[in-house]
Amino acid sequence: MTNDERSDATRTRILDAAVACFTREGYDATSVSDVCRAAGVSKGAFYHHFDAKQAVFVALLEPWLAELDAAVTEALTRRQPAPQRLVHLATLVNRVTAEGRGRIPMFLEFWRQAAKDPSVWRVTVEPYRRFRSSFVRLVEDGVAEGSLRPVDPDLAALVLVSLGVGLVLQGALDPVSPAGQGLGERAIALLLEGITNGGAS
Amino acid sequence: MTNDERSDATRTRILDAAVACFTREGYDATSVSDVCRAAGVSKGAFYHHFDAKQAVFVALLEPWLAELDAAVTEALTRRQPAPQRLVHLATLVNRVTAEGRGRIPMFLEFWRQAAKDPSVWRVTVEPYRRFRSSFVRLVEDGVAEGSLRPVDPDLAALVLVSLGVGLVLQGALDPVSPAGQGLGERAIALLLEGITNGGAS
DNA sequence: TAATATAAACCGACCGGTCGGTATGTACCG
DNA sequence: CGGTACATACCGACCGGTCGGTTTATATTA
Repeated sequence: MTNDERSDATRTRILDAAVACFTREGYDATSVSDVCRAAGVSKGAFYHHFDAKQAVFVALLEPWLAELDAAVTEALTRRQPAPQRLVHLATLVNRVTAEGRGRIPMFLEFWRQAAKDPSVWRVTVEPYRRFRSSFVRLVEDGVAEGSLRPVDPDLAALVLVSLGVGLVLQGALDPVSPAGQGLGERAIALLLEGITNGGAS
Repeated sequence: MTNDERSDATRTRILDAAVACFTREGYDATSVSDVCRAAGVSKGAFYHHFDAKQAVFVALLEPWLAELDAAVTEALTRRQPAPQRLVHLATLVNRVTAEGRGRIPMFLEFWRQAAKDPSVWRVTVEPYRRFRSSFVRLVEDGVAEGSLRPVDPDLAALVLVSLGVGLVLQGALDPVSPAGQGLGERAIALLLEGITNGGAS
């Protein structure tokens, strides 16, 4: 094995071990030594690859956020009426809930720390801002094309994102929720149609 | 000052200092000594009033949750149609967002730890479960009385709570959201009416 | 009321242990 | 050989929690 291959391998082993530990114990509660032990790697190797404990977390967070961002923009640029695009976007909730099971609390914990560290703030809040403004545009599109009622786009976007965040969060923190198949789509359908009885039985 | 008054005073000073520290630094990051220093109290006094660091957190969390629970049951037992009760309930979002500004991330962080400690799990998740089942009953009522469409009560309740959680969370983590007055009511109105264009201009 | 006794509230030095991070040595690839 | 990848040993700081002792308020005497 070449040097570079070896290096990459240990790096990913550290990353994998870190996500496992952080998920199980939380960020603060896991020591660097824990990660090293789980990765089967020495502390020297750890600090050879990462400047600090926090750097591991950013390395973990960044690709995840990027993936999310890509999925959103993909769904947003589809040539469909706004409601359909929204429903399609709703499947994201399922994906994030499924693959992010235990990781979400961890990211939440990290988000908390972000308030202190500007470098982390950038990595977390900036994608979120883009995320929400994407929704604003989506709603504006829908209103313009007449597929959506003339609602306040900012408010609607906030509600949409809130719904998504809330669903993912509840799925992560209390998995006993009455989820079932296609939770995201069904939830968004409720929002699209409304729940008041407009006369129909 | 009597002994009891003195005791209560220091206890509340510890609690106040704790919420300040936890809010600013996070739970794990604040040491007991930090809290003591901020409260102007010795470590001995601290451990005289609380068994452990965690006990402070439960003491902080419990009344807050109880207050929330009381407000919910109050709104839920009103003799009104379900939609009105929902709108009234929506004002809770404003209250929680306002008075819980910096505290929510802290509670979130604690919720994360709750997964490990059963005693904490009870205090946090149990009220949440009650919370959600209250919503289920509310929706069932609405469907029964005909004010709400015959939607799945479990799903609707999940969506409602998600919306609330999401709104509060975003308000807390990124206060630059386009909130404005009566955000909760306006959000719930959107959900009640739906956002698709049903033919009306 | 003054003196005394007792209990509760409070203090702060201190403990074992762990933490994130560093300095130094070794093995191996190019 | 030169340098990169890793291992080991170690550092000072700090953690949550304990403990023996001191102050303060109350109960009981006389």
